[in-house]
Amino acid sequence: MNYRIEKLGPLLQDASRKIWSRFEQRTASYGLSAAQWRLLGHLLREGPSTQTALAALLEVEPISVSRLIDRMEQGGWLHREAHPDDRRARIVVATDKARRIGPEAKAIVNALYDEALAGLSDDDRCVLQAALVKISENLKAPDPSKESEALPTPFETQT
Amino acid sequence: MNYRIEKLGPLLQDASRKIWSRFEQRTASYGLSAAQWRLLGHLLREGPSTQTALAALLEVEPISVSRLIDRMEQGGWLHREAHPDDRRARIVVATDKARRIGPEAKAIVNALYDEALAGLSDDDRCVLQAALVKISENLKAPDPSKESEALPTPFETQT
DNA sequence: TATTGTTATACTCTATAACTATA
DNA sequence: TATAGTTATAGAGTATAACAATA
Repeated sequence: MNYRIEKLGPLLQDASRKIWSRFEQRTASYGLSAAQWRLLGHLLREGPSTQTALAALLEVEPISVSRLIDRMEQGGWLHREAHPDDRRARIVVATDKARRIGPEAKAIVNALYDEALAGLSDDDRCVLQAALVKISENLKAPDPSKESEALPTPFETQT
Repeated sequence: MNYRIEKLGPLLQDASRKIWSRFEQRTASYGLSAAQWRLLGHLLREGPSTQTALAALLEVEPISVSRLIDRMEQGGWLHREAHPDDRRARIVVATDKARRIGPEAKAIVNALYDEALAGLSDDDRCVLQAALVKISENLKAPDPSKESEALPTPFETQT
């Protein structure tokens, strides 16, 4: 049996919460929350996107993205445009105001990450990054311990 | 300059959220939230505690602990008792019902951690654990980039 | 039929401010 | 004065269910 990290959940939660809360402190003057920054980061890096695509990226329900976008649209950080090919869909576009603060936010992020990782060697950092990616991959699929209850068996689908 | 983990914040948040949401799925029948499990875990491991101590452990405001305890008391997971020495304080005590499910919850946690860490060597796990602890330590103190605004200078205090 | 997005509603977590009781 | 805990109030995030418009 492998070594088991006691309190893996709390350790991850504490590190995550401290990073994000400190980031929110330093960007408080912008009036954006952590979840809003994450959404905006996607838009600034990847360009305009539909709400469905954003929901998949952030791994939340479409309605949650809709609410985030409502608040951010009010703040003038983005707006919804009509999709050229699909009249059901909306395209979410970052405003000039959002694009202007991108570099400042990036500088704050970089400084914060340097502080968070202080004292860790490059080797440690690589292992940490790979481990975090691995954990997310391991837990990516729907929970196998419950799936069987909801889905039909292979036999039931053969009619 | 050291290697900087791009998206450290999102990586930590995703890993943390996946662990906790899967834990909540598997313990859904108990009706406890992730925050409530964490509080209860402290009580079961360390024994009764005041609300102030719990707030410090969880690193949230006392009022937030008070709200958590309100809901958990309604659910019959704990109760508040008078402090023998300090009539201002209350002692929070886990109920028998909570103590009985402790082992089951622990088994669920262990299985979940094994799944989350699958594919990582013992060396990787040790580095991961130490890195998470280090990040929290690095960000433990109040944000230094803001502290100077609120505190008086050494000279001002010498009257 | 399936997909995109919405409105309505609700719950948890977290917090600030003002307050009581007690130390 | 300081501390332990509360009430009142609020905001953010997230979600389920029901629905409209469109594919």
